[in-house]
Amino acid sequence: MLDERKRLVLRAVIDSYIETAEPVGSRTIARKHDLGVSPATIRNEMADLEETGYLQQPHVSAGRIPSDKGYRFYVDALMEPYVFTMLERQKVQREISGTQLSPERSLHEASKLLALLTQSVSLIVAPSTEQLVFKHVQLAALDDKSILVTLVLHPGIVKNRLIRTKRDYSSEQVTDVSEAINHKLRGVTFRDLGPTMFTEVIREFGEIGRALVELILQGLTEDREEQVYASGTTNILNQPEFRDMERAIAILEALEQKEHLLSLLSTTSRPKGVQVVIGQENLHSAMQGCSLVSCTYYVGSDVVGTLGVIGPTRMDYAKVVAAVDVVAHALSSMLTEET
Amino acid sequence: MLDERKRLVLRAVIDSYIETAEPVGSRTIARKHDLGVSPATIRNEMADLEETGYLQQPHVSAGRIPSDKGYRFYVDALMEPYVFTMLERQKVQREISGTQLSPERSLHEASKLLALLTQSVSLIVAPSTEQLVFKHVQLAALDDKSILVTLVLHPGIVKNRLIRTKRDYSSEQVTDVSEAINHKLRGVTFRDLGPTMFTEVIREFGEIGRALVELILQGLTEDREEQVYASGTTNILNQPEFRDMERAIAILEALEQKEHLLSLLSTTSRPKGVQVVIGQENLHSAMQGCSLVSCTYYVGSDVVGTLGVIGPTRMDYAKVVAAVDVVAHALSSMLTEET
DNA sequence: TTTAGCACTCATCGCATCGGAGTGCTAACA
DNA sequence: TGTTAGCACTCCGATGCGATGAGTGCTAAA
Repeated sequence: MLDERKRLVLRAVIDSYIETAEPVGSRTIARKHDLGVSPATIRNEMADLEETGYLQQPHVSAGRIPSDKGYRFYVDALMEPYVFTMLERQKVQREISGTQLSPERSLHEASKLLALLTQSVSLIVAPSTEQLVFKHVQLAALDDKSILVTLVLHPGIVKNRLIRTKRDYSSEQVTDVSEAINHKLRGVTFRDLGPTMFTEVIREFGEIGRALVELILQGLTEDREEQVYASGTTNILNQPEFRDMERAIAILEALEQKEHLLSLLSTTSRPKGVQVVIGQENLHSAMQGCSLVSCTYYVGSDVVGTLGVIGPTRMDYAKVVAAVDVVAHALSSMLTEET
Repeated sequence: MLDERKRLVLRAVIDSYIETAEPVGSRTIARKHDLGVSPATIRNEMADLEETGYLQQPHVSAGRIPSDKGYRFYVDALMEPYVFTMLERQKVQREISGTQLSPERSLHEASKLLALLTQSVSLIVAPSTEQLVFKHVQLAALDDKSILVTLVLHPGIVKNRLIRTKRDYSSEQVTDVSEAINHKLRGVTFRDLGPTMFTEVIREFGEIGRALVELILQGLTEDREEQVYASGTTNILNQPEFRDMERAIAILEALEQKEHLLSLLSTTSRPKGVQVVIGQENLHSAMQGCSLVSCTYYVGSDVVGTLGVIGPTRMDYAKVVAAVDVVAHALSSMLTEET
């Protein structure tokens, strides 16, 4: 592996590059970080680091910039973790839990806050309906043509679907069945929903029961698009790497493809804790030169969604990782407390 | 006013500038639009047009570009209206009315479609709750702490609010009052809602009635932010006038301020038909060099919202005006049919 | 092993040059 | 009187070039 001094040099290079976005030379490092050796020595080390693939050179007479491999090592082993003060944490918590916001609004706020903290693009995937626990299920016949399905899911998320149907059952029937279904479903998640419920309801209410249960299922299938909140997309334009219009357009367009983002974030959602995907490692082609820092969030002890930050590979990983972590925690505890 | 030939020249200049985004010279016009006169004559006319303020010159040896006044005249009197074919209209109608979409989804689709048609930023202000007719009002007690308020408004728009309250009335009471209120409100708009209803409900149900009515009113006060749909924001970056990063950032940030957009669009909503606001005439400072084309849309014969397009002053007004008109009509008829 | 010195490489900047597009003016023309 | 050809003039933008300077790799000495 890398000896101590190489690590110091690598860290210095990356720290400096993250800060300035300029290729960094041996002289700069010798001056700023006091390693007690001369620029020439550092040059040698940097040449080695380049050979082993941690650094690279835009052109022969420029300084070095980190490679993806360099960033990887930096994130995994080198960087100095950023810690938010207790005060800042509390502030985040307060902003998100805010004054009686609906969970959806809270997600939105969280997303905006994360964008603000990181000066990057933040993404939040809303809790997937499938993983949430039913709190209340209700069908109501509005008139001869339409039935309103209302689902209230555990942390206070409300879903509706207004369904058109030539109704051939009475308003009272609908209410009754609704009541029964509500009792069956309360406290269950969609995923855990075995065929038992179906058969029970059908046994009790016959064809109507079946029809209405199917309406509820319809109410659950939701359009993927609305599940991603993105904030701070313009922040990315302030990054020097996107001064070039072509790239800026490419990435902004990629960010509008919410399905892409969704798949990006949901495939990442397996492991615990904050995850970092760097550069080419995984991302969409338009996201050349970007990294993704993501983390899952919870209701109780169940993973229900993912949030993350997208920025240039040259992002302040320490700070972004910390911010993602803090916001994920705040969001989780907000959703969890919200009984 | 302007004589015939001046009009022709002005139109030629603006048409050409809209197409190419380059200052246009006398030679170009003489060549492209066959006016039967020499460049020199056109030069004279253009000099006159500049003097009267319809054209301007970026610098002395460049061609002319239209001034705001020029655009104004062009829009009001000069441009050749663009007409969509019946087929295109029907396509728009189909896309919007689509397969059983909720009205909110339809608005979203409409917005995306408008952005696509105009290659600009499109905005849609969602129907303001106040103007819509109640179709169904419902309160439901979920548990000891929360009451769910559900409003269904005329074209099938559903609003919810989950309200936390230490409840001191029974589930049945809530349902009863809810039922009564529903009867009172059905077919009424929020605006027409006199104090009569209050007093009646209170007379009948006393304090509980009052409390619940107030919950409904709470359910109506909605956060402004979510009322604007914007689409195609990145389109604007393809316009040559926004090749400059500073301006691009400025306008994108302005477009993220949804409240601003809202005020922009709602103040415009008075007159009938398509409205065009050009350049400096009205817009936000970051919108220097932009125009807004907007139009109201309807449910039945009631104005319920506004939609519009923002683009550079050098936009294809004919096409944009036509597109806004078509989409507004399609949207209106979709919302109206949706009984 | 470290470091000072040095030759070498390139990107960047400023500057001058030049071509071309377009104008306004004048004078001739219908 | 209105139109047009001709022409001098302006000024943007592209091109080329040399100077500058940051940074390197290599070599030789400590």
